[in-house]
Amino acid sequence: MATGVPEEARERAAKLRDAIRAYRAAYHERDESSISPEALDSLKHELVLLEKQYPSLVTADSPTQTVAGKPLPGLKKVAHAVPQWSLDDAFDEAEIRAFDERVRRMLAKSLPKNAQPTYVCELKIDGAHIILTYEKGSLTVAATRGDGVVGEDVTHTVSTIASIPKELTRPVDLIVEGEIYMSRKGFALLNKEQEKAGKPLFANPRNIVAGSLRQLDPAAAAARPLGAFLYDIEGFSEPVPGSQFLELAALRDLGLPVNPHEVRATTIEEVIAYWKKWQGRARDREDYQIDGIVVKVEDRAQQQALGHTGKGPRYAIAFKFPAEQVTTVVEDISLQVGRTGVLTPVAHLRPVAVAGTMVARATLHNEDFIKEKDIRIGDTVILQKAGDIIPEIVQVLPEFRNGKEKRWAFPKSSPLCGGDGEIERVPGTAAWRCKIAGSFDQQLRKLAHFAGKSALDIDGLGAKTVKLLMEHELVANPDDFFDLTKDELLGLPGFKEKSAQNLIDALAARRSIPLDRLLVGLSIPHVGEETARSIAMHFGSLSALRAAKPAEFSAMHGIGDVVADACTRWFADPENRALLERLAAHLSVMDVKREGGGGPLAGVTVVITGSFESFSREEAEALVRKAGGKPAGSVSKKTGFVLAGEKPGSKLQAAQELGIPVVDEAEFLRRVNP
DNA sequence: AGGCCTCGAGTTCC
DNA sequence: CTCGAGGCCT
Repeated sequence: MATGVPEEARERAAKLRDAIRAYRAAYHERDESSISPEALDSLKHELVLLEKQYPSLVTADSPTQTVAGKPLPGLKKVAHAVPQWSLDDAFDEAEIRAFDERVRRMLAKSLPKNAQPTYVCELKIDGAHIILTYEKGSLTVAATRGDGVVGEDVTHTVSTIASIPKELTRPVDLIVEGEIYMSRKGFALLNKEQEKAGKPLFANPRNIVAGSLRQLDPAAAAARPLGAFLYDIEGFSEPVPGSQFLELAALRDLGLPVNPHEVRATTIEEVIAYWKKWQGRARDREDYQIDGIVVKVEDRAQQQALGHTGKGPRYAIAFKFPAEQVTTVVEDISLQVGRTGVLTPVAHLRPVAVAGTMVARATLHNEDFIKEKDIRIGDTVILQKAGDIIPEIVQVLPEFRNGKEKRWAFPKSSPLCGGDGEIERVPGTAAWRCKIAGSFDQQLRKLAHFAGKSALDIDGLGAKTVKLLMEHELVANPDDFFDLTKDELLGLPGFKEKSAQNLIDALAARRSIPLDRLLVGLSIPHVGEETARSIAMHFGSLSALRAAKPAEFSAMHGIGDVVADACTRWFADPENRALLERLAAHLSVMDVKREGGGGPLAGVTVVITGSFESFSREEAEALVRKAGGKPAGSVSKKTGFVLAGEKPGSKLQAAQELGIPVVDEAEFLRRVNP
C-alpha cells in the first residue's frame, strides 16, 4: 500500500477509476453514455492530477494507463497491423508549455544535432476514430479502434460514405488513420426528423457517428450524412514521407480527404495562437465539430527519437478547447438575499475552469431545485454555462458519494435578514424571503440596483463601493448618493483624488434622468424596464405620477391586478413618498413623451442575439426603439425578425425553427435607416 | 380554463 | 440566459 497518501486522496482516486471505467464501458461497448465526453474528460483530468501528486496511487489498470474500449460482439473482429495509441491531453497553456519543454529536453538529450522541434497543428475533429486499409489501391478493410489491439470491422458501413474513395489514385498498399464525423447541418436535419417523428433527440453528433458505423445494415448507415478526414499513415508500400506535413500532402495526392487547416509552428507561442484562433469564430464556420487541436512534432527522425510510452506517442498531444461541461465538488451551500428580500441558495464550488473562466459559485435557485436534484454538500456534480455566461449545476454524480456528504435544509432564519432573522415562504411560490424588509444586505442590493445599468447607470458605483459607503454610514437611501462630497470620499480606504472626483462627476452626470429610468431604480415590485417605460409614458411626468389615483394603474394596458396593486401600495407608503420628495430635490427628472408611433420599424418586434462590429447590443436596442420598433428578449411567432451578429445564441436556432426571418448587421442598418 | 407571450428577477466573472 | 409568474387572448 502506498504510504504518505491521505486516505481521502486514495478513496477519491478509487472512485474516479471506477466511474471512468464504467462510463467508458457504457460509451464504447454499448453506444450509450449518461454523461458527456467533456464531463468524462474532466474526471480523467482530476485523476491525472491526483496521480501526479501521489505517484504511488497509479495502478496498472488505471484509466490513465489504458486505452478506452473493447470490441463488441456482433461485428467481425480485426486485429490491427499497427497498435493504436491514444494521445495525451493538454487543457491549458501551462500544460502545452510543459509538453513543449519535455519535447525539447528529450530531443536535446537524444538528438543533440537536430534538437529544435517544429510542430504541425491540425484540427481535432470530434467524431469516431477509423483505420482504413487499402491493398493495391483498393479499400479492403475499415476498422474501429476498439481496445487498440483488436477493433471491429465496419467496412460495410464505411463503404457507403461518399467522401472515402474505394480506389486510390495509385495502386499502393496503405494503412491510414482518420476520423469520421457527422456534419453539423446533417445533425440538425436529423434531429428535426426525429422531432417530427416524435422520437427523442440526439445529444451530440459524435454518438450518432459511432452508432451509425456499427449498424449491421449498411443502408441505415448510408442514410446518415457522414464525412471523413484522414491524417496519419501507419503503413505504406512506398517510403513514408519524412514529416507530418509531407504526409498530409501524400494523403491528398492519393485522393483521400484531408482537412485543409493544418499549419506549421516553430514556437509553442504559435501553437497557442492557432489554438486560440480556432476557439473563436473560425470554429463556428466549419460544418463539423472541433474539440481541440492536435500538435505533432513535424520531423519523423525527431518523432522516432521521442518514441512512445505504454499508452501513446510522446511526440504528439491533443490540446483541447476549454470545456463547456466539467465536473467539480460542492464544498458548501449558503444563502444570498436579493433586493426584494428573496433568499437564494448558492453553491460554493471547488474552483474549476468552464468555457474559459474560473467558476467558484453557482445559483441553486430555490429549495425545490436542491431537493429535486438531491444536491448535498460534498457532492461531485456536472457544471456547465447556460448561454455561455451563467454557471449552472446540471447533474449530481451520486456514485462519487462516500457517506460524508451533508444534506442541506433551508434554515429557519437567516442573519442576512437583520433583526431576529425571521424568514417566510412567499405564498404560492418556491421562494423564501426575509419577514422584515430593510436589512443591511437587502438595502445594499437595492442601492446597487438603483446605481446599476438598467436604472441610473452611475459609472464606478458597483456593489463593492455601495457596501463601503454604507459601512461608513455615508449612504442609507438612494438620495444620499447625491449628498456625497469629495472630502467624504477621500476619507474612505481605496479612494484617491482621481477616483473620488470620478465618482462625483459620474453622479453629477446623472442628476438629469429620464422618468422611466428613475422608476426602474425604485425597486417597485414587478416594475422592470418595460413596465417602467409604459408607466412613464402614460403619466408623462413625475408630478403626474405622484398625484396618480389607484384606479389609473389598473386601467393601463399591460398592467393587471398584481402589478397595479404593487404600484398603488408603493406610492401610498409615506416613507416612499418622502424618498421621492428628496430625490426630486436632487434630480431633474426628464418627462417622457407619449407614444410617437411611425418610424420604419413601427410595430415590429425585434430580437437581438450575438455581437456586432459597429454597435453594442444596447445601442442596437436603442436603434430599434428609435425606428419605432420593439426589442424583445425571446423569439415567438410574433417576432418580426431576429438580428443576429457574431457568436449568436440559442435565439438564432429558435428563429430558424419558427421560420422567423434572420437579418445581419448590414441589412439591419438598411432597415433602420431606409 | 388553457395557452401563448412577455416581463421581472436573479445570476457569474473580469 | 433561464425560470417562473403575470397578463392577455381565445
